[in-house]
Amino acid sequence: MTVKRPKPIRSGKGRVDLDAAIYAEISRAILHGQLQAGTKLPEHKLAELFDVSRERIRKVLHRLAAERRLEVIPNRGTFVPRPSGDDVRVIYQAHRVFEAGIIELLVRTMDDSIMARLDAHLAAERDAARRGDRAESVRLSGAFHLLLVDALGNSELSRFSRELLSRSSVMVSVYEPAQSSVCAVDEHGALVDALRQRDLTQALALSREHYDHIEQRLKLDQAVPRHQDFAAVFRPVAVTERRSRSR
Amino acid sequence: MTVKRPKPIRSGKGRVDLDAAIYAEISRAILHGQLQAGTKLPEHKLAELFDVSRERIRKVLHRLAAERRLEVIPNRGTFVPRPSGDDVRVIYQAHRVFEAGIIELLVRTMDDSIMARLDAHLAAERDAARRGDRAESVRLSGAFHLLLVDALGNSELSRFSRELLSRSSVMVSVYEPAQSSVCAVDEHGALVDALRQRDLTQALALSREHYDHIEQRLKLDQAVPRHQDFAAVFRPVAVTERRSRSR
DNA sequence: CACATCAATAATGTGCACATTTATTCTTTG
DNA sequence: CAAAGAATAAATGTGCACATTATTGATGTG
Repeated sequence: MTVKRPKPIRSGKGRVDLDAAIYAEISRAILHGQLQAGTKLPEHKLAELFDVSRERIRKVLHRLAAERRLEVIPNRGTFVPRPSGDDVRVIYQAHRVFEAGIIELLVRTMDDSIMARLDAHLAAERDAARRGDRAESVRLSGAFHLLLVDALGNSELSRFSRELLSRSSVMVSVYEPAQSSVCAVDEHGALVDALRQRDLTQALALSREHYDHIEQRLKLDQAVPRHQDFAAVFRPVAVTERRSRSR
Repeated sequence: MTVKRPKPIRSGKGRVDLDAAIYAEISRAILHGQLQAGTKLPEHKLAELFDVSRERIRKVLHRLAAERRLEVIPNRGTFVPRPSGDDVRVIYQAHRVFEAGIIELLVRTMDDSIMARLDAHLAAERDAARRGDRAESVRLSGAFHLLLVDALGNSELSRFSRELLSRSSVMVSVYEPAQSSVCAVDEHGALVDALRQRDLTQALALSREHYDHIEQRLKLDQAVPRHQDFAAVFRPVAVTERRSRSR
């Protein structure tokens, strides 16, 4: 009955957005390859960074772990997964199988509006490549495959595609040599051409070979992951309210 | 040396298994269609049922929600999802797209050992159908599609396949009339035949039509979900230790 | 000096108390 | 009597204290 605690901040509604914002921020950092594989994400440090309680961070980290974006080792902590050679094989095979299914449907159901979006995206990719903007090229290269699946308008397929892309992004940042481009724009262009002609066999082959190329390149050099100061890669989350700083 | 820790009573290792056991038990109940759509799963009741703390239940429920197996409505509770007609469309399209990709790879990489397992499974399905064991038929029918994806030996693909199956299981238990069989064994047999002959076009068509049939049948009758006493469907989880009953 | 042991420290895991929100019942009033 | 509102009850959300486990560093021993 007696109030022991100083008055807590009210309005529990903003908290949901807070969870989502932190989740999105960490996801973004992983997807953009800003978090090196093997990096530990200590709950206390993250709580301080985002200025929230540790339990809130815990919840987000465990959710990311359930989606295989992070790895929780009991009593040890949460880490950015350090993909093994076998992980690379599994993820890229999943990419190939998955995109094969997408292409099989796209070839049958595609319309002009989808093709227009793909063409526009190819133009953006070529532009980034011409400017030599590697970060943007990497981002657009992944976005190309998301564009394919999003064209189907199926939230389940889009969600799984994003999980896969999130995992392969870490692999790229680990293994990929810095100077090479991730996805050759030409290969994306050829795939779009095959789709336009509704050539299933050709489109399947191109997609398969495309992922083969990426996987092959990854396995060429085995970079050694270093330790990392992760604090610099996170951007402040936009929240309506902050946690009280009572200590 | 003085004993600093007076009570090394419980090992922390059992807790992980406990989480997994509860997670598996709720997952099983959903997959087997024992939990009616719309059923609320109150944290306090579940905690009492499994004889664990409420926070432990919360963690499991939120994990299941992250996988879309359950639905958490903030400040309201956790529910077995009540799929809309649009959800049915999305899930079964995902099934079709996904299995198309699997088939495209299976046709190229399948070997005798895989075919033998598929044949054995078909025999089991026919046997269950002959015996009129509907529950077993439903279970085997779902297991058939898992067998296809598991044949690829890819954990990512298997995981996603199970998530999809979990969601469609709820839909079947909601919409499906009790007397009809879920998957015609004949359709599974025809698909296996096409795989054996490595006939990609035929296998793709059969798989697609198969899911079309299931989805079509679901939409025929719109059953009204009733409330349910969920306690009866859970089996006790096998744990090495129980929580103290101090009250 | 290498190595094992053990204390000290830091990080993760968990139950609990309490706040907050939602649902229900009861009361009041036009 | 019905409907609105207030009081009550019940369920979910959250921060915190403390237990447990891992890591680090110190220390002694062969």
